Amino acid sequence: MVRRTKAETAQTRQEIIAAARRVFAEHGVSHSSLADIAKEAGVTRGAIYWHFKNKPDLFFAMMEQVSVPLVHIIDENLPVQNPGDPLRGIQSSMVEILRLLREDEVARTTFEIVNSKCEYVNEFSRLDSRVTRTGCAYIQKLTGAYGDAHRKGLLRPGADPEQYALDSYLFMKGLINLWLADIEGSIIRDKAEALIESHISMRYTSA
Amino acid sequence: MVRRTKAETAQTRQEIIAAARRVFAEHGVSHSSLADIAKEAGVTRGAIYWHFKNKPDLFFAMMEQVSVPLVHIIDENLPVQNPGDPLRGIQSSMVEILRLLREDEVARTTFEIVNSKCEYVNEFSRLDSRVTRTGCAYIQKLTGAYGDAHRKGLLRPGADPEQYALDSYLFMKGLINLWLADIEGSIIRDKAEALIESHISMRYTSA
DNA sequence: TTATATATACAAACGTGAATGTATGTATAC
DNA sequence: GTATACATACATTCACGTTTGTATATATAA
Repeated sequence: MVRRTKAETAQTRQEIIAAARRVFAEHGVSHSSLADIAKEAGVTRGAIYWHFKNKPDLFFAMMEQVSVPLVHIIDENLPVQNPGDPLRGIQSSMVEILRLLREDEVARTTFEIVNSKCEYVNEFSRLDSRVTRTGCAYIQKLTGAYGDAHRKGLLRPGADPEQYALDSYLFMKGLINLWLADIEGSIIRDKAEALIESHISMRYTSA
Repeated sequence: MVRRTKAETAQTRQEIIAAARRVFAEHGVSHSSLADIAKEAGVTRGAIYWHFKNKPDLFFAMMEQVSVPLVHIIDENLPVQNPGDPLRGIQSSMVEILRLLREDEVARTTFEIVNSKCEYVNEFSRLDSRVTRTGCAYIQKLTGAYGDAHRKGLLRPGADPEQYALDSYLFMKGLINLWLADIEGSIIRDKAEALIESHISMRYTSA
């Protein structure tokens, strides 16, 4: 059976991407052969080479599906939420990112792969600049929110919005990493929200 | 020439490890063949297979050399330094870790490999628990120092030493990651120390 | 509307290089 | 003399990219 309808073709492509994600997550990107992925997807390598140029091409197609919701979460929470208290907007952006990891298996698996199942070399170095760029955008938005909070007199005296933003970014970066690695859930998975609360309240001018 | 003296044998082993570190850092662990490493070290694969069982074995031998100085730095700074002000001890432990990354090329390269040039799958999953264990020890020591600071009345009211410790650990984890990825130095390499200062002073009871 | 040509969406087979592990050879320190 | 510290040679497997085959969806013409 060949030459499916357009809808079936699109579905085949999706199944290949989904299979790649599962195989990448289990064996790592460079230890996953296209034959493994094809078998998982129930097709042959011919189908993969029809839809994608090679493994890096398939990898980046897989990545493409998850960068959008993350940016969406940040933009939804940081500026609009709690116009009176930007710090709570920052906090909710953090909580929502964790919720995404918890509830969206595709997003979580993709983060796991990016985080510890792929090597940033050769063609995959491009991924590095992608992640960096997304990170810088988050820092910018955090800086804006902290600047707002500063003007409203919410922050401790002597606070520098840009340094606070970087501190929060690094905190979040570390939190995501540890959350993903913490399979048992023993270290921080149940304490994560309290940790965020603590991280934010530290910034208020003393009550 | 074969059957060198014991000193020469030990040196050969060291050169293989050093070569592996350079090749791993450039091409990633799984894209580095033992032939590449042998060529870089000026030996043949025979020498590698004599000293090491296989690639994972060589990898963990390479890792072994750098875990010691990191733990040393933490133990040196956290408890003893500034007995009157534990917060400054925490701060100096952070600064010293960054100094290690800056000045010790072996340590820096190893961190780079662990951070973004290897995949945590199959045999290499063991590395994960190693890193986690070291991290947990750091958290414990940070908790102790923050508890000390709390008893001395240095912390903000309502501060929880364990949460502060986790916050600092995540901050440091993120900072190391970004510091290593920040090759241009444009993002945080020159702001790192100021960032640490900001991170610490945030914790003091309001001045 | 139907017949036909063509591009599509794969499956299957092929050839190649690379990496691995092992087996063997060998000169030398002890 | 013998175990050591490698170099060399060998066999095998694996993954990749390409080529070829082919059934069918779809466009086009009549």
